[in-house]
Amino acid sequence: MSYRPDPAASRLAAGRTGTVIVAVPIINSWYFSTVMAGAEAVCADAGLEFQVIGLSNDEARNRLLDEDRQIERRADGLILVDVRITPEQVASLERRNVGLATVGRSVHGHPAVCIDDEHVGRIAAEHLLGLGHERLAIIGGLADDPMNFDVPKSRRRGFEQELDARGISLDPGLVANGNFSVADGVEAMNDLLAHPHSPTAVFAMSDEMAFGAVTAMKSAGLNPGIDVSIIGVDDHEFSSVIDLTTIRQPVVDHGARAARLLLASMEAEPNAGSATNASFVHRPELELIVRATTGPPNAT
Amino acid sequence: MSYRPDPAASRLAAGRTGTVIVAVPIINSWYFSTVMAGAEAVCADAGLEFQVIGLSNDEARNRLLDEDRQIERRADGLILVDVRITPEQVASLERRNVGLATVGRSVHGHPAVCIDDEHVGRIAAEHLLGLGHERLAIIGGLADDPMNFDVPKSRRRGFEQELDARGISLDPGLVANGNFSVADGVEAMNDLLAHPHSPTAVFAMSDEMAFGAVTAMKSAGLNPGIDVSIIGVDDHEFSSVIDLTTIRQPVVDHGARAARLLLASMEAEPNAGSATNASFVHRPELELIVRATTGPPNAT
DNA sequence: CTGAAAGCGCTAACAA
DNA sequence: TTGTTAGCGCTTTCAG
Repeated sequence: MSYRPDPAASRLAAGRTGTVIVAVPIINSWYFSTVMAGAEAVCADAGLEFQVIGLSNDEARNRLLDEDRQIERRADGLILVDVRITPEQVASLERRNVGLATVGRSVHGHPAVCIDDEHVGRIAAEHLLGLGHERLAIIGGLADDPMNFDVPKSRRRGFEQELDARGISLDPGLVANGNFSVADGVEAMNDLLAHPHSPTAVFAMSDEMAFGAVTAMKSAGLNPGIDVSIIGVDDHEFSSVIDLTTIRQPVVDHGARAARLLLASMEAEPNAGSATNASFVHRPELELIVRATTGPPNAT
Repeated sequence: MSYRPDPAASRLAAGRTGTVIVAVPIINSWYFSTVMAGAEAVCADAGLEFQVIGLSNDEARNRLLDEDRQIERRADGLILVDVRITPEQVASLERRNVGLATVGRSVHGHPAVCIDDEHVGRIAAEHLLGLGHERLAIIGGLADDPMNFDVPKSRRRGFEQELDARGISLDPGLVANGNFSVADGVEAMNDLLAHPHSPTAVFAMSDEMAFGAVTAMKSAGLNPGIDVSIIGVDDHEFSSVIDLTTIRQPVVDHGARAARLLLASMEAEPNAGSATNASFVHRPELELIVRATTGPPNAT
């Protein structure tokens, strides 16, 4: 007959919760909500409850991970998306047998899905250099960093590596801050345009910042891809609409993959103590999508 | 000392779960993820677990609400965002003592947060008519409707009411479909521009569709706010960037308010049987934000 | 291999 | 009032 176990009773008796928690810095942001969507679908398929926690700052993160919070009694597994975690906190989770998977950051001994951010930078640089640009700028630098986000550092490193390889140097004055929002992109681009020797090509570390930058360029009467080239990262839905050249990453898949890896790892070590299995990092494919906002430098 | 009850044990013993579920049609969409963020913050403050379920179609919705699923054992309350629910399903939830609050749709006997969509249409019409436009179009019509979304119908009704009041009629050929995405906005605007007698002003039912429409206009060499006016709805973060005139609705607040109403109603009737309290609908404020994409008709 | 029984850690009802 | 106890409905272990 149609018998369904009571989740509360089975939790109590079995000590397992049948729940996965995903923690993101900001719930209503394109990237994070897209990762969440991917993870939720996988959890729903697996019959697991899917909880979301917004961690706007380090304090909230520590509260979640704090042993007093007893996350092990609320969830079997945790997916951290761009959330920093200390080795002590990782060890604590292991001790408490809470599965862990991460997105955008890797933790030794646990599955991670993260793109190669240096490679992102290299792809961008390679594309722009290949078009003949020599005066390059970056949007998405080292602004206020509440979450210790190190994606920007890696992308910049890759970008500079590629420049170095061709004997071109990056003017530090052409690295504009930006916290990955559209508004930041506008501001950053305005700063770059105000530079005495403004760039012919710009690498924006996210499409959203690129949108802002494109807007700023247009306000300044500049034609993206002709007067100034710009490349973003993500392949946001809106990118194709404004014909933005970008580096696509499969974001829904990040979430889905992390969830699948988490489930597999939880199945594999139902009651292991310390980290026995090796760290395995999954690197989603990156794809350069060339559209209209990049082109050869304008012969001025 | 630092004693913390085991949620599973307390659930089992008390029959309450300390969990709220929010169900949305699409997790990774601007509107829904923004509502979620508001609701999550309130639930986190109240010490409640916050679960998210994506309901991409009616079947998934029915599965969630199906008595077999025993949602009453998984959550104390449910927030439905633009999710249709039948009276039988409402009655079933009441019988099972699951709290219910809705966003974007109202259910008799339960708290709801929903803007007055006819009013949205009226504000848009009033603004455009006030500028002197007479040839008006709508983007966001009656396209495929997997979720029985009736927001578009109400907005259109309000829009037409206002037109009627001024003795102006809406050309049915100038009502373009659109499922609230950027891409749909592009397509819809292209259709409108292809019309033999194209509009001087357009009401897009969401900012995202308006973004697409603006893009299409620019591709056609038209200047928004000068050649053709366009007004959106939402006040999406990107709107200020492209200077889009829009009708702001406080979306984070929709979620926060719905969560607070849910919590209050759950507290009020811890074990009531049928719907005893009256239906109360909260109507968030709407605000016309006039920016650059609307202006008087071009004297051509 | 099948079936009974002993908790899991609470809450709520009850007795003192 | 305060302290005690009987379940809540499973899972798992242990005996048959």
